[in-house]
Amino acid sequence: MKFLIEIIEQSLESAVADYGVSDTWKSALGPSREKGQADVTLPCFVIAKELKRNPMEIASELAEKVNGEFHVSATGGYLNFKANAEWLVDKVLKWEKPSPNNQILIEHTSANPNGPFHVGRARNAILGDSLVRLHRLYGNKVRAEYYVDDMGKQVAVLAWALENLSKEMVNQILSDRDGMNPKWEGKPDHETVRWYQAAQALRSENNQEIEDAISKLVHDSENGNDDVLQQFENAYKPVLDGMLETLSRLGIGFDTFTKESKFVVDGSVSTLMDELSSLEINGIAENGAQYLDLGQRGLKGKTEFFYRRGDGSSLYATRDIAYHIWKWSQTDHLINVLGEDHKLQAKQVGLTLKELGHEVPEVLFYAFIKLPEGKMSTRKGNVVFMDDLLEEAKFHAAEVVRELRTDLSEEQINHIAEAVGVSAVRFNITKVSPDKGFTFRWEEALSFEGGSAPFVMYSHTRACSIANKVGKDANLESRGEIIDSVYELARSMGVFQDKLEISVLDNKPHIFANYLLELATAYNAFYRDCHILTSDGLNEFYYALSEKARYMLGIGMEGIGVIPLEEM
RNA sequence: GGCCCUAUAGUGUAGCCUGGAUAUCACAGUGGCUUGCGGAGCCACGAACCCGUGUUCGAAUCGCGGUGGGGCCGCCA
Repeated sequence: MKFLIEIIEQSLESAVADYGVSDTWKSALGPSREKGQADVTLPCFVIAKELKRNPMEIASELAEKVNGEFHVSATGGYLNFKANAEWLVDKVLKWEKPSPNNQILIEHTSANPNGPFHVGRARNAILGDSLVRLHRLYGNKVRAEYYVDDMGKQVAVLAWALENLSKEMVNQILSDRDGMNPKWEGKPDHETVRWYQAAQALRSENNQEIEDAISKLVHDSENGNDDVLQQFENAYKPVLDGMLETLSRLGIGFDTFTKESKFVVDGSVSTLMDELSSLEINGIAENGAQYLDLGQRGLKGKTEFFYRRGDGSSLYATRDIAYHIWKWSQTDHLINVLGEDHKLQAKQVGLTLKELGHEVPEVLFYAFIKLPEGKMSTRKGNVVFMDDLLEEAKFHAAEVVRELRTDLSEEQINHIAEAVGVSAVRFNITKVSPDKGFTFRWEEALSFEGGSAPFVMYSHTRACSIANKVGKDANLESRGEIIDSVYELARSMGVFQDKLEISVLDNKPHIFANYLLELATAYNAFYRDCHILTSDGLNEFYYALSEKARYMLGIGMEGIGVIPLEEM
């Protein structure tokens, strides 16, 4: 509760000054560990140590000296502060979201356009989009960008397959695998990925002719051959469209798409390579390939970072550096969302950017989602497609809605089930800390109980229902008796800004997701204890709180892509 | 083999940087709550710091050594 800490610090300032100790106590003043006892706590051990006195005495003395819009108590060396109820409620009802309005570019997803999204790849998109949304909620100006990998081996394989394999051949090559879900017939990412998989199967048989053909395509594309790049685009574009359709269902969209080939075609890659070759840490291999010795800049392990092949062409990482230099020309602040397999690469790119005098982007790394039987692979085909998961989630949600709401039409049920399904899928991925891996389990992904999106959605819906019944705006100036559950709700609402800030500044959407569960819980208890509409009429104070909570729940849910419904 | 990430109740999660109170919150579990603004709810109760060791008055937090899980170590992307 930052606004509480501020006034406490002011008040403590003079009291502590009497002791003549250093300022280190300020960093110790923070959110209380014992939530039941206090909002903010100052452990007095540091001060006591400096004075060589008993911390319990210090705490008691300080408790006598400070005063403000809070209750203070000293227990066992701790100075505990609890916000004054009236003051806190006033703060909360008057809260408005601030607008730092920083320019920021977030690049996320950027998946190779060679097949449908599976749950593993989707973690990037869901985390990235949550970051985009949370930054916007925080008041920043965000541009969401997708880096289209329109060259290189993956696309080459796809383009080769589409050029050289008939549908019959593909079906035959993949005859030992599960067929395509008929539901996705005609959806280009699902259709086309089979060509990709068939080609990969053929390649695993060590067919030199195919390898040569693909290599030629790769090199032509890397040299900026227009015809080949066009052939690639024809191959991947429909796949990308199919992928974007899935993302759009998840509420994920982009402001700009930038093609990797752009930096080859416009010459910036070759300019970059010349620039790199003049650096003092540049090295040249026997066949003319060039690298930077990043060991001299502190990189451990493999220290040679190759950016130019023996034949003079660029590598993926080289183009990534050119891309980053361009990105820095577009924005003041940069965040990338990357899988943990890109850690080394990101380190190399970062060190190189630094060497060139550029800044290093912030990166949100995430661990992979695996299946109980092992990791997912588009190439091998052992994946859970996001399209399938969304369908299952919707189906499951519809069953629940149909049971609970016999008064609704199928059309309404369909609408609600879609929102619930999408929200639940997103929430279940968002609530987990990005740097922890997890195993995908159907029963968990489809669980709408517990700490899931529908729980939050339901609280919001209740608040909407009340607002509809009242039928007018709340008067946020209204005040009234503050009983326990009102106070607890106000405490929860009071940390909205703190939780948002932590999530945004530390790139941790899961913190905010977990917070929304708390806020919803607090609202539910308030809802039970504090009737807004009674036989005596409308309780204006409770209604004001309910409306502010509804507002916070609503914008909070949108901040992580959970859809706020008025009815469910 | 080397480097990096990770480990907190059945599950997810906070706290770790900057050592200090009975370790946060939520779900699941068990027991309770139907004349109630929507019961997808509410209340109560059990339940955790990976192991060892060192430093310290005091360690989830710091050091050292292990173990489990994940990732990387291509002139691939």
